[in-house]
Amino acid sequence: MAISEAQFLKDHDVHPTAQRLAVMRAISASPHATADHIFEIAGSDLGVISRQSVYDALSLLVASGLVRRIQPSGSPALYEDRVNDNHHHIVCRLCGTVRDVDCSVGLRPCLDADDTLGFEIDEAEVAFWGRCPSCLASGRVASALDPSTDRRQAKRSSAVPQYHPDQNR
Amino acid sequence: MAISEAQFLKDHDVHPTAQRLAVMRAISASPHATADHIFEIAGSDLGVISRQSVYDALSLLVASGLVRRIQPSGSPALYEDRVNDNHHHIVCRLCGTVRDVDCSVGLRPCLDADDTLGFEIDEAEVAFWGRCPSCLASGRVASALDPSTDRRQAKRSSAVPQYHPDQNR
DNA sequence: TCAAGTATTTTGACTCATTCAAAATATTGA
DNA sequence: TCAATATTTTGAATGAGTCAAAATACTTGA
Repeated sequence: MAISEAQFLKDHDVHPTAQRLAVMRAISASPHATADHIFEIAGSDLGVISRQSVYDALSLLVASGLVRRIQPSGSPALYEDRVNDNHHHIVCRLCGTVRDVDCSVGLRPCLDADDTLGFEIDEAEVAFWGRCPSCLASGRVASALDPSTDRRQAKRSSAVPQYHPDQNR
Repeated sequence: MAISEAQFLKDHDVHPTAQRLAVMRAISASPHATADHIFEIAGSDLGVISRQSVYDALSLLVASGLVRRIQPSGSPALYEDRVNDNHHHIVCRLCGTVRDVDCSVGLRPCLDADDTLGFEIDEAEVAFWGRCPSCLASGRVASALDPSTDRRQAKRSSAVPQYHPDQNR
């Protein structure tokens, strides 16, 4: 590690308390962890920590820009310490695994939408969905993150859904 | 409307019950609505409907590919009937408004990541974050979707956070 | 037309992730 | 050392969604 965690937090105006450091360490040690997982890690690191302190530290770190919060559909929030490097995520629909992918070489694609509708855009978030190598290999099918795993089965028809064929909204 | 809702559902192997139709109608009438909002609309349309039926219909419609579920960080799931047209979303950090943006002309940018890490990717989801015209105009600052609105205030330092300056993970 | 089987909806309890509020503790500055 | 401030803990509460089982509505074959 290049600099001490404490110094790192100080440099960014975050008072480096034991709890915050433990949370920061947990995140670096285990990227894409849930708040709950971080609570476990920080707990065994520190001896004891309250869940609320974990949430407090997390939102402080996120607000200070030291940590990024991502929130894939169907999953609780995940935290990572890679910030400001414009990378994206691939999420496995079957097991929920999240991996980092760097953005296509040199491109910041789609980062400006054609028509921004008057919005002032400060961030573009890209998530890829699919199936990870190990799930592909083991031929897994069902999953919590996959809507088709619903208790009511859905057989997708081949036709392309088109409810508003005449409109161009 | 070009075709009847009932026919539309049938065409996609979804048995068109009153509840499902009402949910479908609510979604078309009010794009980017929450399940709760859809429950309201469908309820006043139908007279009465149970919350569970709304959830059931929603997941069936999503699983059948007739409806898309999007889930911006910090917001409950939103539903829309524009599917298969590769559009993206702009979300206002201040008021939560969601608008559609078409993807840059002819491009499906970033849709193939550089290195897919062995994943089989089936979807790319792009969300832009920023501030909408009306919030910009009214100079609003605080918000539920904005992490900096936390009870612990965070003054972002100007320096770029860099916790792993030496590593290239 | 009925009975049985299947599909769908309703009801109500429950879970999980997260937030709120207030009390307790620790830290800092005068 | 005391007061003021910052932080953490505790425990209750909330919102969004799921689960399971009972009730109702449909469909099909006799």
